[in-house]
Amino acid sequence: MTNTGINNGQLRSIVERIEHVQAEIEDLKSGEKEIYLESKSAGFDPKIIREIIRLRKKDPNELSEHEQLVQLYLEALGPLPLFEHAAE
Amino acid sequence: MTNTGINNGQLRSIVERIEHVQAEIEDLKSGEKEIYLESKSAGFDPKIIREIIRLRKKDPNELSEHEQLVQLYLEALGPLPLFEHAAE
Amino acid sequence: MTNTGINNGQLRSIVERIEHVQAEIEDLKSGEKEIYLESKSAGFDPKIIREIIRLRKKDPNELSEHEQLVQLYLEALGPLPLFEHAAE
Amino acid sequence: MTNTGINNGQLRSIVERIEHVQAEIEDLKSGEKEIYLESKSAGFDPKIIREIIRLRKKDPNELSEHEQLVQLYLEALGPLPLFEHAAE
DNA sequence: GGTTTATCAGTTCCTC
DNA sequence: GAGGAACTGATAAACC
Repeated sequence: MTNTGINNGQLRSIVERIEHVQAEIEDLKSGEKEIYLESKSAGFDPKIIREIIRLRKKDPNELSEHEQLVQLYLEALGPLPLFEHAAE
Repeated sequence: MTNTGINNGQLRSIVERIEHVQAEIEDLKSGEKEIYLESKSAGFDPKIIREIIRLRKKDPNELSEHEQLVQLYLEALGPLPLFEHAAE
Repeated sequence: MTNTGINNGQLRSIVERIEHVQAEIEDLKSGEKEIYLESKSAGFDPKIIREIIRLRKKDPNELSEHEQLVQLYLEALGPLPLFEHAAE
Repeated sequence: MTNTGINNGQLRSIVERIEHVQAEIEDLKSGEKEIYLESKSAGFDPKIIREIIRLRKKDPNELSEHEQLVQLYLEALGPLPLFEHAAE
């Protein structure tokens, strides 16, 4: 037997558990992909669907004090222009 | 009622199904993260664990192919020095 | 001489040119970091500064036909609620 | 005039200086990308080139340290099999 | 196949 | 200095 100073059983258990959960994740992703394909068949634009999902994830209530600070700085920079891409 | 020309029920169904499967994926990812934390508590290096997982996913053949190419390029660059940190 | 089938001089040239441009990038990043430190000394919040920079990068003119499609889908999903985090 | 309590000129200067250095960085990155494309045209594998660059950046000592740890873990998991794709 | 997008790992910075 | 958050860089995936 080779004693590596490592608890082999524990390591093996950890690795296998991670691999197992990753396999489950892969299955779910396959399912998700199928739904997108299905939506395409139904005449929807998957790209738009994706954006819908993304938008719905965002918390619309984002007027925190942080946002207020950002606003303050923006105002300090002047009303406009907000950006100057053409100015280079 | 606003008729948008879209089958609302079908769209809603699709969106909700996707969101549901995504929620499940998130749960599994949380579980995975916990296992990594647990491995850390047990004295393992999560970074190494990750690499182990990665290696086990790969086909050993393509692995060696890649390694051989790297070796070939390194040799073409000359035997040494491999790097020149002191040369700045 | 070891003939690897590789144009060594060309490979070396490519590698060194990339390393050179990367070194220049690193210098510039150092400069950027200094400006952030300076802004901190001047009493500004670097975190907010970063967000300002990010906002100014975005093109405010984002009302494309794409956005309109998204809007159409959102409307089809119903006026509200836009998202349902609590519904899980 | 709106007095926000912020030194507007100073803030503006900081923001513009950061944006300027970031623009320079972007230019250099574009140049780097071109070199990679060029290397591809010359028959080199950009992925391998990237790894070469990465290896040359690393201290060879810490590199072998890492490798040794990976090896130790792999051995602890048992001689073989390294992976079990067929076992599902 | 090639371009763009999204996910992911790695690094760094900041906080406690 | 340990943990967590933000940014960057790289891999993988999706659309054309």
